[in-house]
Amino acid sequence: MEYTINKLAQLSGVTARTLRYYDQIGLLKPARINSSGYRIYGPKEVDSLQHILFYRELEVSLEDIAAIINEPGFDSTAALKNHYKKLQQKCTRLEKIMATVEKTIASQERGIPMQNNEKFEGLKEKMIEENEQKYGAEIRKQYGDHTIDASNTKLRNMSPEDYTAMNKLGEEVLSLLKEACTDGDPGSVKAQELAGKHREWLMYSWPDYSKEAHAGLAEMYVSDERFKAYYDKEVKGGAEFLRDAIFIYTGTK
Amino acid sequence: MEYTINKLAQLSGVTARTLRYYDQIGLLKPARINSSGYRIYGPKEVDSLQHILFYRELEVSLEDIAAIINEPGFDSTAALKNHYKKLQQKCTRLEKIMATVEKTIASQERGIPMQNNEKFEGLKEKMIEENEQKYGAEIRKQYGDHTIDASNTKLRNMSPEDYTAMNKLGEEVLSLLKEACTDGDPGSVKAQELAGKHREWLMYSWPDYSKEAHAGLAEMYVSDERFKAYYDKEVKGGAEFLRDAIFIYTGTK
DNA sequence: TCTTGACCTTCACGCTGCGTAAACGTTTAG
DNA sequence: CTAAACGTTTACGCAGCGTGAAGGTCAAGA
Repeated sequence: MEYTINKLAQLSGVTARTLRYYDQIGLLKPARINSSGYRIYGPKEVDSLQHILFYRELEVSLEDIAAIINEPGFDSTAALKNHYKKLQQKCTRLEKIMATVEKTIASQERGIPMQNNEKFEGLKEKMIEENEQKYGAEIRKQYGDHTIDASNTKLRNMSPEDYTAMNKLGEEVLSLLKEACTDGDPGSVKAQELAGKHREWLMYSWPDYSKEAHAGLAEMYVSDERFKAYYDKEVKGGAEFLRDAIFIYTGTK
Repeated sequence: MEYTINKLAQLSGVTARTLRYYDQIGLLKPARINSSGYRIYGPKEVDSLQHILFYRELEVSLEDIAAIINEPGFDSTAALKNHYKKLQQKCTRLEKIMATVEKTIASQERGIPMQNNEKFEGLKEKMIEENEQKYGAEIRKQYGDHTIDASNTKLRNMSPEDYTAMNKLGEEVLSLLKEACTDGDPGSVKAQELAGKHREWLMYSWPDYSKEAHAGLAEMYVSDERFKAYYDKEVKGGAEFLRDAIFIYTGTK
């Protein structure tokens, strides 16, 4: 099945302008351009657009979406399962807001008093969830994936080739850390290469990557004793150095 | 209870910048400014902010929110009941998307084939809901409110003063229509005054106003036989004229 | 064959809802 | 008395498109 831009727009519910924009920023390129310059989309692009829209539904920025789905180790099934969870959370949040609306109605109709902080229950959760839960629980989960039961993860949904590639990357990260750390400058070319490799390494087990989560994990490399010990035993001050390099890499304050 | 800007920000979960912006565009002015120029918010503003955030949750533009809550006939309880419904719809939509995610997982894991249009179920509904349901079912409901059981509506949640004021406005609309229609120019000053009055009249029974819904209703004034008959019997071509005037008023193509 | 209308293209400017930084005054706690 | 925390205005920046304008392409009917 091949689609011109408006056909795909109609199928998916977005506008043609949106598809052109996605092409422009490199998020979704058409399968080919025909002799008159028309964009032609194939089945692969349809599936890709579906994934994009799922991420967009979860308010992931287009830049991050591009980074996620273009990464070589991208596991679409794992991502879908993650979507499901996130959508459930969104639903729960909406239900909380609905409860707040109901309470507010009751307070207006029957004069039941309402505390000021009750008035924003559910509405506030966005901030809280985005920070604490996204960079708390999730990273803690990733922590588990990477260290404690890394062997478990590999067995679950990674091909043997990917697994060896990931291990190789992990070793590269460590050796790069040793080299770069002696210079002492986390902004150096070598240190930034280190941060890049670290990101690549993460992508193998992270269903979605974001700068914020990356920086959040880096923060934990110093604050969590177990992490700190792991990187510090490789080279003195390794954890701090890696964190600072990642902060610069991700553009964190 | 009085709040400085950061206190209110913390209470409600928005940033201080957001509150300043809302002040700037006239959406939410502080109760007063103290001697050092600080913004001081009171209990009224807290409630107002809550309403604003409910509307924002439903993706209503800030401009429209301002128009809605500043309108004299604004019935906050009716609005809250409307929010509840809309939030339920949002939840339903999320559940549809979750079902689509599940289907996609199944098609990937167990090779169950999936039609291309199935892949966007739920994701598309946004457009459809915004158009058909918002300007279809809702307007149809308003139709009922205004014509068939207008007497019922008044008894439910309108004060007698408001009701008489609304009726007076309704008569003004009709007489203005007669006057303006003879000129034949829906862009004339008189015709635009007519459209403005018509909007005011609507506001009495609409929990929320938007240009799009107004234009959608105008469309129906011509396409729906019963509406057309009502306005045409007042003056020949009245329905078309009113529609065109409203289209110009709302800036519809 | 010609034309009409639907569809495609590339600029390019505009909009909303803030984030973010700069430069500066005010209040409060130690 | 001073530093930190909090407040102010001004102003530029950004994502994710909407919305023309100005023009090429294609299918169908006259």
